[in-house]
Amino acid sequence: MARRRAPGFEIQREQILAEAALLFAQRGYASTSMNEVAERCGVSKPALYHYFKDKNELLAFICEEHLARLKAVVLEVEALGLDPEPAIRLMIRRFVEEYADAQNEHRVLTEDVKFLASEDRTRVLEGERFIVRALAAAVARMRPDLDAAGLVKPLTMLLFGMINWMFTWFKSGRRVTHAAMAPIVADLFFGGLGAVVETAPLALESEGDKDGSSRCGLDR
Amino acid sequence: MARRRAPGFEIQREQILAEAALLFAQRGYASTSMNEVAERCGVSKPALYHYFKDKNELLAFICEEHLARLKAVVLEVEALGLDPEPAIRLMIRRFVEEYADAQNEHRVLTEDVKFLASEDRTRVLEGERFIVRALAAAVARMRPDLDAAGLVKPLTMLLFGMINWMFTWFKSGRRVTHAAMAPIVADLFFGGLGAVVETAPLALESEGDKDGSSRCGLDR
DNA sequence: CCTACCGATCGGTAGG
DNA sequence: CCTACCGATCGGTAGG
Repeated sequence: MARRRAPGFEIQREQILAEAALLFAQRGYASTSMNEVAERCGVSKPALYHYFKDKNELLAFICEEHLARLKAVVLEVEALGLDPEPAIRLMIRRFVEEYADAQNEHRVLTEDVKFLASEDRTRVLEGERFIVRALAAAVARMRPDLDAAGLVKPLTMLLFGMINWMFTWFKSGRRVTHAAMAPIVADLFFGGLGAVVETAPLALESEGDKDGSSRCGLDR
Repeated sequence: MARRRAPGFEIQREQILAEAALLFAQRGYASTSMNEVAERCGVSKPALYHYFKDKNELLAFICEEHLARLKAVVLEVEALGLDPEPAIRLMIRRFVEEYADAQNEHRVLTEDVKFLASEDRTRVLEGERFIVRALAAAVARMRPDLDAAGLVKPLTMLLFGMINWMFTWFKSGRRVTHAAMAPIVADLFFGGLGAVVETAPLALESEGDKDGSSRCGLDR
């Protein structure tokens, strides 16, 4: 019969994941050693291997738990049944809040995915695509004309560029800071959508595909 | 008297840098071995160390040559003496073209700067700040009201987010593809600027600093 | 003495 | 859960 897990097992796991995310974000996954992770967590290396079977599992948990929170945001906002623009504004705000609370995890997700074992990497990239599809669908509902022009996916990715890139330059600071950026991003995006539609179809006239699938992939 | 260098020396250096940039972009700097770089270039490892004194120098050259081209773009556009909006539009277009021609180098610059020796890293980050300052100055000239509200630097960084993030999702394809994205980014940015000014000062009213220096750093 | 390399191996350290 | 290790591979350099 399997023995019960110690009550602090899950808590210890989460603490280790947080410390590992910090180290991976600072030094990169490949150049962080399991010795460093163990030392930072105040546990022996064999103890570390008690909580996670190998270095890849550490990386996979960091990425997947962060991604699970982002997916939950999408599902919660969709459940409210808002119109497209307020729904997208709320998602932007919730994403920025989530990133602010998990800056290390976010950096690991964006920079270290390439080090994941291929099955884990596939699952993580599919999770990212789920989130992008949700945003893109809301943009398409709001502006069917842009959808018809094949511009929704590229524009959605530009929106992700703004918010994903924020945490490479934002000084880690007070929460109000991050909160203030969300409406600015949203205003820039919605204000800019009106200007895009006039010139873009001209620029793309030589392209044959309407859905833009040959122009951009939503994965890497 | 120093002997002349073999005529192919510089050509060989550039070929090695291009191959190293590809490997670093694909696998990350830390997990690419000098053996792999040498093998990919078809030279022995001692020969590789003949062209570059160590692994860090390889990384430093990749980053600094790419950055030098971006700085050259800034200086060339500034020399034209255009009005702010056409100047920024042209810079966006030239940046996108430059990124399209140097996708590996661009990815190395954005993801592997943390592995540079500290003196090299300092110089590279100063080069990045030069480019950001040039863009931000043009935005400020165009919209002094946004400058007074302390929003120019954050907005400039959102613009960089759009174009820097493009090459994490864009499928490597035909040149026309990248060229078509530049005016879309510019339209989204300029179209959005008008919408930002109305609501942002409200969102930031509790902040005390006018220049936004406590809110965002333009380095990492 | 120099350069432009080669085959072989150095001292240390990685993940496990 | 510890000390003590392993197979392998790391960045860099020896002699010729």
